[in-house]
Amino acid sequence: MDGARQESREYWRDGGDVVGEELLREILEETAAVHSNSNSNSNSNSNSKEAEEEDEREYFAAAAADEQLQVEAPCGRRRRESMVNKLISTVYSGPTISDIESALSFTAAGDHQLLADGHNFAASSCSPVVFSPEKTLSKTMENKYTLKIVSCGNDGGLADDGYKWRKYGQRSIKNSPNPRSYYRCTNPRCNSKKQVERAVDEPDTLIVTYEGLHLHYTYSHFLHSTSSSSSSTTTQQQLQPQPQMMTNCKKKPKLHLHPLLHDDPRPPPPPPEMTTMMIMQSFSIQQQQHDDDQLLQPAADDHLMVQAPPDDCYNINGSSSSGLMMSLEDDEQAAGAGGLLEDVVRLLVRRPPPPICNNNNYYYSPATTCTSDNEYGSSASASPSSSVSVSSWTTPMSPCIDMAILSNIF
DNA sequence: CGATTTTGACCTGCGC
DNA sequence: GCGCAGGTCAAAATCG
Repeated sequence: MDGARQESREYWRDGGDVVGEELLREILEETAAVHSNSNSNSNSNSNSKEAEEEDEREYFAAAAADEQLQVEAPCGRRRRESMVNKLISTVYSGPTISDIESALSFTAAGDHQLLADGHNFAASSCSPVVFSPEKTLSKTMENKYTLKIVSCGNDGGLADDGYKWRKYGQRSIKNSPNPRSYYRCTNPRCNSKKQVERAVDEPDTLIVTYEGLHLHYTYSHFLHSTSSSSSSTTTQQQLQPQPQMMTNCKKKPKLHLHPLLHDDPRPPPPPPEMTTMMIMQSFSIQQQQHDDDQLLQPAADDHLMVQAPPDDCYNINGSSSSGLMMSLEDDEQAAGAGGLLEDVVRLLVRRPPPPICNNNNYYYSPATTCTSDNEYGSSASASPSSSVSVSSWTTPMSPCIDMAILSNIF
């Protein structure tokens, strides 16, 4: 664990996210209670076939899982929903440290150091950007963050932060010789913005103010996803912009994501920028430690694997499921859908299907298709018939979350 | 030719 | 109400 990442984690803990931790615990307790209640209901059913059918009915009602929760725990759904929303906003109210850390090309602790007192300093190798997360990161208001980024001689100093931005305005600011630029996330379903201006007293310092939530994956997430693949060179070339393009170029390469998902089923390293995702993964992983007899059933569909962290995990589902795989049936629909984190979160919160044991000792819940119940109208209109398949599978040795998001994320 | 940037105009909120 | 500062819009320009 390098220092920057450590600091990132520290910030996550210290920067008000203890609330998030509490929320996790709260959600966990509640879902566990709900599930145990459900289990006891099932156990009390003398007819196991009936119980199975009951489970199946519940499972196929997964699209209406919220309603199900309402039956099981009358106030549970709304409360949990609000808790999850709260959690999302708490945990992911702006680009994470890891976002920046990843995008600003932190390579190792030895290359970049962060002073404990919050001062920035560039590495001796004159890396493009160094950023100090803790003290210069201030939460000025809800979902609004200001970062100070020390650039090292790159023109404009516009370090890529993992997201794709489009400039929509620039104006001169009073008492400042430097203009302020206004950027908006290029994802049509994302309304996050950022402002970039150069510090008056420190020409090398950029002041970047982020506003709004990114409810989608970072640009670099897919770079990570492809970097581990040696078999899909073409795909990599399509997907992986040149480093200078990522940091300095104003024009960014077009992405063709779908080939990736067809080519390489192997797990890429976990995207460090996906704080929310990692948390939600964590939700889903721990329970499997109690289900050691579960083995991995690889999904046949194209997918993208995300290795989940092994420690400090919780299972929001309170069930034996510990994996998630999503796939959009129609690439065209997917192209317009945009993979919002919220979509993923809602799926994870949903109670998973009952596991089925086959004679290979695999526990595998067959994929089902349910219409995404994204509450955003724009989502529905963007992909009116897009559906999401969810299956759960796991292995005790290699806890993975398998997500195929055949949508253009950016 | 499409995507992105530039830039002047317009809109809005706030302080006086 | 007025003026100012900051934020956004949108047409034109630019780029690949």
